[in-house]
Amino acid sequence: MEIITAVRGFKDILPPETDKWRHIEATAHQVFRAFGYREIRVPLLEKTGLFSRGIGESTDIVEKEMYTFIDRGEESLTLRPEATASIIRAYLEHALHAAETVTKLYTLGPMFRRERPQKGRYRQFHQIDAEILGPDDPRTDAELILMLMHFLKILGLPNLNLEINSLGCAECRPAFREAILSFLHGREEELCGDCRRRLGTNPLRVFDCKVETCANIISQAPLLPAFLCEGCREHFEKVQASLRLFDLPFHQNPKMVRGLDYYTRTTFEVTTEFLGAQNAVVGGGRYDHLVRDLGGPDISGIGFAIGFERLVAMIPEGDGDASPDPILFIAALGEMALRKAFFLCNRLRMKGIHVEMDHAGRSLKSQMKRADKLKSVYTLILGDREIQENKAFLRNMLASTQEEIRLDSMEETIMRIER
RNA sequence: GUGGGUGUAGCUCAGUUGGUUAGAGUGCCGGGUUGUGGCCCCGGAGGCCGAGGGUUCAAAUCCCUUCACUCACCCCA
Repeated sequence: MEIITAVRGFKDILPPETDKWRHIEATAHQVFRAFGYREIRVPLLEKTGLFSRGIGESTDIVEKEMYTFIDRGEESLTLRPEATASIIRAYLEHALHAAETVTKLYTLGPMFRRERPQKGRYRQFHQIDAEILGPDDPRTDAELILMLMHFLKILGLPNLNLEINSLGCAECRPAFREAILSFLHGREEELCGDCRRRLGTNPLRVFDCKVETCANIISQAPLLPAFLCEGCREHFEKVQASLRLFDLPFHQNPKMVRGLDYYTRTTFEVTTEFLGAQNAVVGGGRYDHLVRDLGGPDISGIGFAIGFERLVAMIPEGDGDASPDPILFIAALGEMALRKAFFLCNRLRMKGIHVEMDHAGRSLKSQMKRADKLKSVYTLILGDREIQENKAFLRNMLASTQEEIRLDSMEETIMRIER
């Protein structure tokens, strides 16, 4: 019979990989809490409308990459492709905005997009997501970015680039959009097929094109900063000024546009050369009207999403939780010894000590081999013979020495050794 | 959705111009010591050569289909 395999694009995360995951999660909890964020856990499944309204009808995510299905022939539901929309939904549904003027939330967990899998990108992937809802002053932006970079630094990630930009607001962005359109007008023939399509959907994304001719053309185009209104320019300046207070290198990248419709003003991205084509580790930005667009008051927000798998891929091997090597392995010889060993082994475990044994009644040699393989610090050698005499041998596996110990005080001896 | 690459033992991979019972390393199990690990030596188990079809006296090898994995594109964290 054939085994049933995981769904395409869905991955098992096995040990010891899970140690890394726990390490990253623990670090996130610790760092984010210090910056005053509280954890929120939102459902993986939402009404489809939440995302089409939040992310934007014409984005690729909504158009072709969502895991959407009709629930019992009634309602269209979608596995969340990102967390921000859900967080804002919960923020509004529970009227958190009425309870406080600043809400700092984070969450971590799986997201779903129905794309062709490739390196660092699966259909179920994971993100760490943080949002600040309420204030729109530039120090908020700087604080969020600062926390993000601090988090990445603590994880020890190498060669990261922080790029920031301002996309302007409803006042100034349309003018820029028009400028780009008129700049490209008449040159459609020179652009690649994708870019011609982009002209109709999101002309700003021509900046992202990797085709050389497109890149050449767009390099002559006017840039966004020149079109920022006074308010946006000032905001952006202040964000940068706040960042400069810290030892935190960043690059202003006027060509960085983002894929989601809701971003306004500050946007940022953290990239690395380590990950092939999937070079972005984090993306984020300000969304001044998303809360309003989702039916709430006109409250602004800013947030980021970290690609968990990409983080994992960059963390050095062995940089995780302490390895689960046992303190003690009990090698038992004989039926009586096996029974005694089983009892001792589990009693010590209940006291929090990691003890292993083998129940199969193998030779001492093979049990020693197993103890060695498990990297057990000590091995207790316990045969029927020793039980008669109320003793056992405690072997130090590193020093290759062993001593005789009394069996009835064995638990105390082990407890003492363990410290 | 589009294009390229790869599918042989648990894992990493050999396998000549098609030619006997398909190999290595590693891992696993056992032995070399009446009850003592690592190093070393010996033995064993483990493969429908991704699946289906075709060509041929003969297919892991050639052809077609399909599936999976993988890299890239679109897009995105």
